[in-house]
Amino acid sequence: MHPSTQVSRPAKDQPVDNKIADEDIALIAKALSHPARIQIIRLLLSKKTCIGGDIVDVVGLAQSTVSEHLRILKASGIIIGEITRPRVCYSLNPLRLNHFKDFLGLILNSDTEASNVESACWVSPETKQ
Amino acid sequence: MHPSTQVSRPAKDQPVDNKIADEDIALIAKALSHPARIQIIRLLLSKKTCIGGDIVDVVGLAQSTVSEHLRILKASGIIIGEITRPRVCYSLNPLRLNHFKDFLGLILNSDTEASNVESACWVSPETKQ
DNA sequence: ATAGTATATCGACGATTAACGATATATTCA
DNA sequence: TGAATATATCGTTAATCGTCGATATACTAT
Repeated sequence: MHPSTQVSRPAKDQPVDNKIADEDIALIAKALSHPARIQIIRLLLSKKTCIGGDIVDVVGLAQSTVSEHLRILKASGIIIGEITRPRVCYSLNPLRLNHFKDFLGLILNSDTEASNVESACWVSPETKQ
Repeated sequence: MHPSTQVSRPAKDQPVDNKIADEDIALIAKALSHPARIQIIRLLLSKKTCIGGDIVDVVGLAQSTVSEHLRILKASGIIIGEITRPRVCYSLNPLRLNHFKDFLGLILNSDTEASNVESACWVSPETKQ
């Protein structure tokens, strides 16, 4: 899946004005949808300073695989890579993730707090199919 | 991918106590990683009341496909389906999404605000490879 | 110029996903 | 009982993903 135009596109013909496009949200979510990538994000989070190939050691996958995960994270805009010497310096890009947070906030701040039982049918989390 | 044990597992042998496991985060993100599923969530968000097969009309995919997306969302714990008569009543489960929000908050509230330039190398969002 | 280091890309392969139509499973209503 | 309705499951197919080893690229230092 090398063509770097896989993750991160401007979205198609959604109601552009409305809000963050469904495609855009899905794209960010997709970038976050692999444990190794979450691990990388956590690493970048713990060491505020950017990381080089240490990521490979921590993640424990082949160098090429980690490089691919980094490519996906970069393509989605979640991380940024600045080249210096033979190394690349990675860091998080909170800007990009704010989109996502806005969307989640939308969901979580709606008054669906197990309170409006009258209009909706509710069941406790781990039940039913 | 019918076995309903695909999305939503208790996570393997991560530092259980520590925080939300990488796998868990990735699992929720995966459930959010498809435009149709975001669309469904938005629908559930707009009509506070639960929805039946109207979802099929709105999404515009085959009934079986939409059913599969609903299955994935249910499996991840993001939505809940309560059976009444021949219909199923769907609604959001903010509880589950809070995990995810916590994780995002972790990222976004770290003092990576384009300020600690000294230790990290930063580039403006849409740049470089 | 050559060797060394860090990262990216290529090609392959198996696993998973998304999508569909057809069919099965309930449950209500006549 | 039998038709109608709503949803889930099955079987299939094409596309995408995750992974690897091998190789290419680019820069440093000797």
